[in-house]
Amino acid sequence: EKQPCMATQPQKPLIIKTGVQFATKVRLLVKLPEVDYQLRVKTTFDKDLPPGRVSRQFHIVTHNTKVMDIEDYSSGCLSVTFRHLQLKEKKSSNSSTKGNEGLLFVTEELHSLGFEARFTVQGLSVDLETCSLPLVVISNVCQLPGGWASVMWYNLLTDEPRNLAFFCSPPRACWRQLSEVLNWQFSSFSDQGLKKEQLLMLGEKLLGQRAPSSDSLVSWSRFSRENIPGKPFTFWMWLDSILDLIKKHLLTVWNENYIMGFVSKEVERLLLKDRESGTFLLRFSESHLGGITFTWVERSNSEVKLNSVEPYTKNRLSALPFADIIRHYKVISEGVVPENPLKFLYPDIPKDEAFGRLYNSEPSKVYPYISFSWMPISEMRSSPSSTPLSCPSPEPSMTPGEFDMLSDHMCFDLDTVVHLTPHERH
Amino acid sequence: EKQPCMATQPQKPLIIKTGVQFATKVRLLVKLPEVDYQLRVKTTFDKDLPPGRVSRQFHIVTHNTKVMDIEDYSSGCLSVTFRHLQLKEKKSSNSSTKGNEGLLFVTEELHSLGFEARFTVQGLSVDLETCSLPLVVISNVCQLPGGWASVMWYNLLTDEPRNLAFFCSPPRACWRQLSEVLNWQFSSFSDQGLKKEQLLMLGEKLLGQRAPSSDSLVSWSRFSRENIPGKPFTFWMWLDSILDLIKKHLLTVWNENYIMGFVSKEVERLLLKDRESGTFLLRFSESHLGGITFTWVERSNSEVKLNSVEPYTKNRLSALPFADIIRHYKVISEGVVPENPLKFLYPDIPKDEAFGRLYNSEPSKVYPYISFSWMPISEMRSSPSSTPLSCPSPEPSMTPGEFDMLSDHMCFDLDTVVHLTPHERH
DNA sequence: ACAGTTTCCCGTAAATGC
DNA sequence: TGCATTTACGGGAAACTG
Repeated sequence: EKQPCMATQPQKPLIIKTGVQFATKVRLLVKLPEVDYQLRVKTTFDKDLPPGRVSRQFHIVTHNTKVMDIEDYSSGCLSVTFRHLQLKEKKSSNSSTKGNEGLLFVTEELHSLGFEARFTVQGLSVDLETCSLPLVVISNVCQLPGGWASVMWYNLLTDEPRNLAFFCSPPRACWRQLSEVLNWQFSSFSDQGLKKEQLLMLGEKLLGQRAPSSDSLVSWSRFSRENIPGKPFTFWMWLDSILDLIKKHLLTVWNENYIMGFVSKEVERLLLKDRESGTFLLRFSESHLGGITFTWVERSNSEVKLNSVEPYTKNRLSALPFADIIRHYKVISEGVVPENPLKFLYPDIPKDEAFGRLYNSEPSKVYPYISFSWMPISEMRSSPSSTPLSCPSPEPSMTPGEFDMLSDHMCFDLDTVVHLTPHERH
Repeated sequence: EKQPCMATQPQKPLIIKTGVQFATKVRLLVKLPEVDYQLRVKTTFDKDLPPGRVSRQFHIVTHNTKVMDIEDYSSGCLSVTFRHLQLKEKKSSNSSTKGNEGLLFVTEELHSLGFEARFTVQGLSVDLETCSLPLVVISNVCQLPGGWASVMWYNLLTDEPRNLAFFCSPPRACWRQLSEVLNWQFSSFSDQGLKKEQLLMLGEKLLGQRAPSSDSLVSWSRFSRENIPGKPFTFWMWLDSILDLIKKHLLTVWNENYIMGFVSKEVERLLLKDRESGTFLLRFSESHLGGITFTWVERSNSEVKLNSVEPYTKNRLSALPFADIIRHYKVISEGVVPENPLKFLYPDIPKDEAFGRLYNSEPSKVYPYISFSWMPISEMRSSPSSTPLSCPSPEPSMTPGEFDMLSDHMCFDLDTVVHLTPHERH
């Protein structure tokens, strides 16, 4: 006779990578009478799974039994923490056992850790048993975003502790709930969640309609299975790549709420077109994963033009932090003085006032060498009618007059020597 | 009775990393009479090693027996190739068995793979046995340079096939032999070995004397155990970091023989001081691992000044290839026009003539964005008498006599291409 | 405390499988 | 063949260990 008298706490990770250690903890819910024997708990993986439920089978390759300990002496509560557990796939050449084959992604396949123990009192054996919340098993970190999507969707849409078939027919989420979860993705690690305008843009992107209502339904497929129309990635892959970029390269700027980020090109145009020349905003690339760009408005005569720089990805941002790129960015046009076109952060904050505190001003002193840094530049032909991208040699010949002009504009404040520390990896 | 009738060829790798697959091949030297049974070969690791010889013990965690195959039907020659072999350390809590402890680095500890087979003809059993050349076992790629140093020293200084105690008292190398090996390190993967002037600089660095003779002796310790005076790395660590930099970021420039590379600051001054303003040369940093810098001469009035930029390491070179850095490098001084100070590659080759073919001229076309690139810049105060950050001269002073002496010695011939026997390293 | 060494594991690339 | 998934392992960092 089996009794669910133990509990697992949904320990991180809910996503387990094969070959990587994880830990979990089990606690005994009933208080046992004083016992003089050891209560040994055994961990199993996917033990009672009906056949054909999963396409892959795993087993625990590390020690999987451990004796319970008194966790809290006042209550006498027993618990055990398994550390250094590790999973490996069982290679079954027999593919007929693969039930989900072709139907689910591996990140949609739910598994579970089981825990069993038996204790004997006065000749009476009692079997205790419990299991974890559903788990996703991956083999490479590149599958993590997919795994998180599944965990999010599961937590959002069911209270069942163990519905391993959840992704066989995943329910839809209403936009009210989903937007709240998306907001958490940002507010959980930073000072800023998503503003309603940002959420609106995400909702439109996801639902493909102008104004999602609270009750609009988003399918799992739309969220994390099918690609965004015309793009080689799903909505969630795109959003997660941005979360990653923020965490690793944009945290300070994001925390200051300087990244509008999620804004469609239409809205961007509306916002900028009546603004002063040199007004710019920061938004994430919709066409590339994990990219951020700035768009500035340029007014000449009666004409209004918006320019966006090629998005910066993590590789480029590790050469120079984003705030410093904004600080020193120069546009070099034929016959025109190199100039930083970024003057006011939308709506009208002078650039240095906004970003001043975020600049890396410390020069690395590598005596006796002359210190070095990168100047972020773009080159444009001055005539917009010519091919904008057959970018000529980045060092066009200049007349002496142009040099003088350049000189005026590229005059750095030499008392505060700009110096950019090489960005730390990882 | 054991007979050495099998042979191993010293297969790559001579350095084995635990947990990483390697392969090896054994060939039977005697021609066996037609046999109708399988000849099974077993691979062992450090089997007959006298106790106390090594501080670490390893075992093969993968399949270690395999049946011999006919390699060449005309000769009937038998051979077997073991693939996917993998090593793991045996953790012996008993540290008394550790003989070399504290005496040798792990990269100086030599091991060997053994191979055994038994075949029976008409009731007569014959045991066959052989073993590999000495092997170095490492646990992380950061130990590879140390491993290569050991392999080089062993190959250079002994013909014994299996002297596992070699590093208990490693012999010295004479400079003539050693410089040839160093040359191979470069010529084996590139079009350029080391010129005699470059080797001279290395010899001086290694021997700490002005002019090493062919018979000067270099100790193993000097080569790969003790740090270069005042530096936190050994001679070989330094040189290997440069080899790595060339392979990954400088191959085209190195192949063109445009990197003088190994040139002391004293010689650098001699070479540049009488040259036209804007003449520059490329050399490797002596103070940082895996760095390259350029030094240019600047003449104003009667004053000659040499400037060196902070060395570029692999991280920076992955933002922009070196040739493009040279192409676009700008110095920005107060009140002076930003200018590329690099005009002539020493002795007098116009920069673009030398590097033109190596420039990356293709702009990335990321419609509809404005393309972007890095401009490599340095900022200097215009007054050389101000703080050290301005532009100090990296060289110690020398007497005019010394300059002249060296000057005669040190003229690089940029037309001569030295070509030496390639020596495989991987 | 510390230096040498190993372990851990992300992230890219290649291999594998379906 | 193409795509999903796993394997391989370099490289940086943390953990380990005498």
